[in-house]
Amino acid sequence: MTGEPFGPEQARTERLHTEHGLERKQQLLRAAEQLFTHKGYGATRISDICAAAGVAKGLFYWYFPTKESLFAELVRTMRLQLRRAQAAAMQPGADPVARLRQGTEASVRFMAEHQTYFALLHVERTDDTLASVMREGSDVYAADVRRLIVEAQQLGLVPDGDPAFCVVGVLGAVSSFGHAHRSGRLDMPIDDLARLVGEWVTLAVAGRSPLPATGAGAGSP
Amino acid sequence: MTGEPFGPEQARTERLHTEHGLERKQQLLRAAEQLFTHKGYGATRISDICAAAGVAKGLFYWYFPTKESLFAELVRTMRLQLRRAQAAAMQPGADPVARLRQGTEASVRFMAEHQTYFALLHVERTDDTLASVMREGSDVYAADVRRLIVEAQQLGLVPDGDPAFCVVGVLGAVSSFGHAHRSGRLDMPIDDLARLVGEWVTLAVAGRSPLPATGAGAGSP
Amino acid sequence: MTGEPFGPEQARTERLHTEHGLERKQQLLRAAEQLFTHKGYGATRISDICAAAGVAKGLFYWYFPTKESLFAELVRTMRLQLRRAQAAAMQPGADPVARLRQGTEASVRFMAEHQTYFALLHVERTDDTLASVMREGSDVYAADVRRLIVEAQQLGLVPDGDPAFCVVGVLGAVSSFGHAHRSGRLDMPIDDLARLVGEWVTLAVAGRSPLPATGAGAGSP
Amino acid sequence: MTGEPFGPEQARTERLHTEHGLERKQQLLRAAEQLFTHKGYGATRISDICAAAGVAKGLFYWYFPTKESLFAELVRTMRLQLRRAQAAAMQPGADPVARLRQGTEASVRFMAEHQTYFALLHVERTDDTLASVMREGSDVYAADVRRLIVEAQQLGLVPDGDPAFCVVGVLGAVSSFGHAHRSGRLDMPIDDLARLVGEWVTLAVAGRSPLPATGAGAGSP
DNA sequence: TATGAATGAGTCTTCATTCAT
DNA sequence: AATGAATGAAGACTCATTCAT
Repeated sequence: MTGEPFGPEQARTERLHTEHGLERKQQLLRAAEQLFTHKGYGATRISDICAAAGVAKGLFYWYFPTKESLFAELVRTMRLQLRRAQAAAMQPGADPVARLRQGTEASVRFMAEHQTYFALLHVERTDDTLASVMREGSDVYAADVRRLIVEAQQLGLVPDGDPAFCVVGVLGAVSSFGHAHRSGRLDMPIDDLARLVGEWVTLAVAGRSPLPATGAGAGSP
Repeated sequence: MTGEPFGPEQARTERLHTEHGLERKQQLLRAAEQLFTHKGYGATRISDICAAAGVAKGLFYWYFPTKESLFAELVRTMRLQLRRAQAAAMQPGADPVARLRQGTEASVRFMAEHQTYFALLHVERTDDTLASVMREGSDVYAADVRRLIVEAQQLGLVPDGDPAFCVVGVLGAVSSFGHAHRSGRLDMPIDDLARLVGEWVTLAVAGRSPLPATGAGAGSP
Repeated sequence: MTGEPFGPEQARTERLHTEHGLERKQQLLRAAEQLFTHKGYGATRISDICAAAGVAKGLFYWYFPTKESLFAELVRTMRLQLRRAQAAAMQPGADPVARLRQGTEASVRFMAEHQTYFALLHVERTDDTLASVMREGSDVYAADVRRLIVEAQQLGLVPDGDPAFCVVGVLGAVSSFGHAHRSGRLDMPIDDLARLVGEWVTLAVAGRSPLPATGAGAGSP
Repeated sequence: MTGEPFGPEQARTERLHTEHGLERKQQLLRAAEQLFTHKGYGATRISDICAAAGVAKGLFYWYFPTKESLFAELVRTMRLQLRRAQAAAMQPGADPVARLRQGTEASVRFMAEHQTYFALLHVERTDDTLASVMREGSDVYAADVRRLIVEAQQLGLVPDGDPAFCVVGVLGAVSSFGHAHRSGRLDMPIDDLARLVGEWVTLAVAGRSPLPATGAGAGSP
């Protein structure tokens, strides 16, 4: 009458949440984001998350079947946001190298606002499930970068060679500078940092400074 | 043998180990190194370490007062080894930028042999104690790089600006490429990788390719 | 309709249910019956029952104050049904041993249709409350059997001795054969099974086969 | 050196326990046996078992990987003991029906001493793992009985027909009378009970009293 | 009546650490 | 030095029950 009582557990995976329920879920996600950033995934207790969100411990499991699943959802959400930010920053008509720089700057800025994402990528490899979720996250980014590099190589803007090297370089740069900025080792306005990382990446990838008239290496504003 | 200048650590009331005892301790350290690399610090159980070392669990505490202390000793040991490798690679008479490149190459090579060290630096931040131990590790490296950068700036080889930026870039590059190589995302002979990372760092730091006439490798124009 | 002589239970401050409400309650009882049979009392979650009945979890507590109370009501209901079936099967004028056989056959048949009842009696003894409810169930049956046995002893149809022994034998037989039939260990038409169990009980209680001339079936000489 | 450190988990399944360790394990098994009997498997908490055995909760997992595994070991142990008792009671030269009676008497006696075993067989069907372990237990008994029945049929001592019916009857009788005796519903010396159940079974299976000269049905001493 | 979100006590299990031998 | 049994503080997760709407 009201639909298969013994139905598949699929129904459980995607609970239909009301608006209020969605809000609650966001509270938990936000709390978890903060705690994961500061204490790491493994050291964050579910009770911590619930306490931070101001709800009882049992409620966690109304919204998430597992600690891991919350993590996965967090990664997926941030990945989407990051990609949206990158897409918005890249000028449609610009050449691939310029677009790479623009995307990189956007990534650094995104990171400054959502300091969690890259911290998540640094999370300990405790479990293959977690590892695969994280890989998923960075792989999408990597694929985007690779596409730009290959395109630029075809245009002669970047020397031939294994694009994987450049990909690692770009992601590593964004990640490292982001990490440093977050941890306070790099006291610098985010705008400056974003621009510098963009230059660093451009220079290292294409062998030329993105800003035509300046002969500046990294470190020069 | 035990006269190594560990400095302050020596002040600790260390157990006087016999030769055989030292050997046992090394077994434990080696086993822990492997396991930390593969499973991460948090996911590695003391019983795992002991099983891998072939000793009973209780014996662990004869050699180490705590799981953390083993970790700290591991980091300290590797730090010394890395530094020794870097020092050996840097030509005394060369200019700071060249020495930076040489040191970077040595670091990448070191990393390939002792795949643990940088993995350790990526360890989850569970505890302030662990965090400080790890910081200790990277701070020494960072200080060395900073010294070279400043020196190079004074010689006009590197544009002025906050050396911290370059420092982060160098460490980040070594760490990221090392991580990628370890995880198989970068299938490339270690010699090539080391040279490329050296170039990448030189280019990004000094704005010029270190190898004047060669058009070799990705990242070089 | 609700005028059934439940006796003392009625004294409970029972909610006045509308017709629709009664229907809902039945849905829950039926669902619980199925689940208790298949998974056992302890392993059946209230959410399971509600899902199977197609109602929200909260509604359960509108109809039942407690999980235990539903169980108790289930046992009480089935007990009444069983007793009615037994009464209908026993010929008023027949001798006690024949009536015992007739009642036994009816019990086996009842069990086949409502496979739950005896399963409930096998339920785990978690709580004194549950235990007493279940005892209540079997005690009524036991009392009926005892009455017949005593009557038969007075008529000389059954040798003297502690009737309790026979009572246990009869109930045990019904329960065991029912359990076996339910679990598929006894693949046999229910009519045959009922007759055989009736014979088995008669033979064991009275020392004689109830069906004089027939050599049919296992257990009959 | 000291043997495969990462060896298979087999090593864990069968820990080599010292004499003292074996004693501890027995303590836990005994405590669990008592508690399972009184409160049932599901309602018995591991902490209860440990408290009853006078050890810390964590120690449980040194001896058993799981609550289920303890249960399985318990069932297996008792099954062996029961079988040994049955074998000892059955005269080698006697006819199958006599041996069945002897085995039945031994079973009833065993049950009186180790009141747990049959209670375990009544345990709630929560999990397929448990169910299979229990089945294993009763299946061995059932197979033994079936063998005797078939043998007796071949000798013409028992009428032909599906032996399964008799098997269920025998096991059910032992179980039911045992349960009743344990719960105090059957106040009778164990020797009398054993003999009566033996007669009951013989009579019902073979259609004749085992004691030649007595025309007694059940209930007569 | 009906819903589904919310609660929190309770359960199994893990694991760093200690201890008797 | 070495063993392996023992400890107990947590932590993830479950589920009967309550509550606001």
